[in-house]
Amino acid sequence: MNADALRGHMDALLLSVVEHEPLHGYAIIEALRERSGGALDVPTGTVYPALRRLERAGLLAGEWASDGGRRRRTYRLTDAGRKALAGERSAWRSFTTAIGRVLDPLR
Amino acid sequence: MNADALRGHMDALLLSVVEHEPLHGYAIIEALRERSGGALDVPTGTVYPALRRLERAGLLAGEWASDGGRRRRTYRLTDAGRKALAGERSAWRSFTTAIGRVLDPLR
DNA sequence: TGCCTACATGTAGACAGCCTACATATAGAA
DNA sequence: TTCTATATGTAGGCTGTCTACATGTAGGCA
Repeated sequence: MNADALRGHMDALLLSVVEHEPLHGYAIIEALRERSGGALDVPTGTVYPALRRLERAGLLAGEWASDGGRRRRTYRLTDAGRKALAGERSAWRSFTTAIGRVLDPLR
Repeated sequence: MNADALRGHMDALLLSVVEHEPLHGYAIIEALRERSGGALDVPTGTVYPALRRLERAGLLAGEWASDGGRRRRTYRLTDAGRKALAGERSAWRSFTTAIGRVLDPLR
């Protein structure tokens, strides 16, 4: 998976993966890998800053928790995040339609 | 159309649009707009440098021509470009499948 | 005890490519 | 003459993803 291809789609992925259950960063990375069938293996240096960015933007709400001695920051979708996710899904459909038409004009 | 979303997919678009007929930059921009149903309106500051980049990479071959007093640089797909385009199409399918699975896990 | 792996978060700096804004020039219509 | 469409190109900015590094806990195993 080319890194540049992810540009501009990371937000949608992150919001989507915490849609139904709050998750912490490490679990988000695993969820992305599993749900994509192994195609997405996003490095920590991408995910953690992106989560903070989405939190600053008010789309995610983060909270510290601890499991034994391990600290975790768990993120849940805010109402604004839920709206943003709907917009991202819509944008994704428009995007794939537009690119698809250029790459496969016969279909 | 968000600018970042195009990242890493521009090459596929440009190669695809000159697949069956050589075109010059300005015509490529129009072709992208038409074939995408108006969704793609790529600025000249994106296209011209990208075409030069693809030419340097050996995927496109450019040639100057003139229509009256107007100079045009017409690009055609090279053999390497044709192979690259096949790879880009394959990568696009993998990409959309992976992202799609994350965004719509039920389907 | 020491070592390794998995779990867990984070930062600094590099890199690449798309963008805005600007510059230049011809052709043709109003 | 002025405006729009045609046509190409550069300079510099922006930003998000990446690599590489730093830190620490938990638990298994020899």
